[in-house]
Amino acid sequence: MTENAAVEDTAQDLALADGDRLSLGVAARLSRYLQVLIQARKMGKETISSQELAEYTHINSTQIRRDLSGFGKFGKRGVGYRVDSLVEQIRKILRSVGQHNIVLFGAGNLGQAIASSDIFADHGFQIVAIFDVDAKLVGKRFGEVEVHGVADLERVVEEQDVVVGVLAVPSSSAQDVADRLVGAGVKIVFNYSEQLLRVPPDVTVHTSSPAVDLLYALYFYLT
Amino acid sequence: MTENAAVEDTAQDLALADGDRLSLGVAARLSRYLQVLIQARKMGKETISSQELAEYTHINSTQIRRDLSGFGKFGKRGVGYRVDSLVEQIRKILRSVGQHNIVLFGAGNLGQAIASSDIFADHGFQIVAIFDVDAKLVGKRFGEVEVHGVADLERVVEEQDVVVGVLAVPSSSAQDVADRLVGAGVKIVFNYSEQLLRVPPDVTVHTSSPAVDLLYALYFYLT
DNA sequence: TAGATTGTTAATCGATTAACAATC
DNA sequence: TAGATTGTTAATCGATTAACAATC
Repeated sequence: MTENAAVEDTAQDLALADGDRLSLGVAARLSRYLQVLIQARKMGKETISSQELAEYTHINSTQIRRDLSGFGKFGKRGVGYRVDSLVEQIRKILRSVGQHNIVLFGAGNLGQAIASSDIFADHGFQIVAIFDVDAKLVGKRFGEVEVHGVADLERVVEEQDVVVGVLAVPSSSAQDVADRLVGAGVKIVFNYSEQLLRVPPDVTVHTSSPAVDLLYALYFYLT
Repeated sequence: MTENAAVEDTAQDLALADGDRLSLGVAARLSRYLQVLIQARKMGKETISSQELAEYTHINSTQIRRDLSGFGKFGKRGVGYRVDSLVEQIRKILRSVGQHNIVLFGAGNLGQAIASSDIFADHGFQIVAIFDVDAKLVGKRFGEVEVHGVADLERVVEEQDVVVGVLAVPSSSAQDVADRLVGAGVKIVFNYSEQLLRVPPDVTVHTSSPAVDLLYALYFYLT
């Protein structure tokens, strides 16, 4: 009995423990399931099978069932998973229940496209302000959000408890803007430029790289 | 001798064989090294160590040296890797030497931002045409590229040997445009909308998902 | 020479997959 | 009942890491 219990206490089970972080891989995969689930919910889908999730995420269906069953019995045999409740469960696991305030820097074409879209709002990220150095843009609204002058940055970040800053500026000014965001207290920088950014160790940079994703896809097409 | 040879013929070595595909993981990591290297080259950097690459990619430095040494001895002990030659080596491995023609669908804010940036050109992807359903936009130029009417799509894809289509359109029209691209012969669809796309099995969809990347980064910030 | 960094080994850990009983 | 799909096992494979000799 005791022996069995010990043997069965695998890494999978450890993911359940409150004090433990998910592994990088599990967290990344859960995030992708969530993306598909939220979109499926929008389309009015009520249940989804691990096989369907596999088609959209390119993750093996056994892997998906395994990931999910590590946290509870969310599915119904012969039926699949309820989209609604699975969204909630994964949100709980990823601690992304509720809203997170973010700021957007850069109100050019890219900034406007981001502000006008649902891509962040659908996942619980609310853009509380756009910043731009161009005084002509200050006061304008894109989507629901107003463009502020750079002088407001520190105040907004503090008052609205902003942890994430999104950079939609040219490569040439990306480092300066990142420094400013970090100075204001932002801990996660999402970089849409190509610039390699230097930040303190307690700050995370994520650089968007569509061309890299394409290279990768192309390799498997060519071979 | 024979025994040793067999034992040493590991998965790592197999990556070298001409006929064999890279594993998904290796191809993904090589693509990321390439992204950093190209940017480092732009900044005038001549050599780079595995440690520096690790800082920018969040990939363990031993893993990087291991990945690279599987294909040859590219580095110099005590010095690092020459940025120039490593770019060329990885391009050879990923078979991304030379140019690839791509088309962009959608000339709104996002499409304009993409067309005006270097993000694709820097990695050897040339945007040969932008398409839009809005007749008022046809004939305009963004970056170096002209906006075409949708009627030209099939001809351009065939004449310019286009394999990749980038979708910068609203979710509501994404599936229709994807169908049209696939019909014209495109094999890789890069989807900037949130729409889940259905495509034939020989076509690959890659959906950009900044919010998912943020969720993931935020999880590790919160824990 | 002294310091730095690669290339490689060896050990561990997590991911992947097929298969199938359980059960809706 | 019959069909579908989960939850789980067991086996394999690839990723990860520390450590260090080789060598620039």
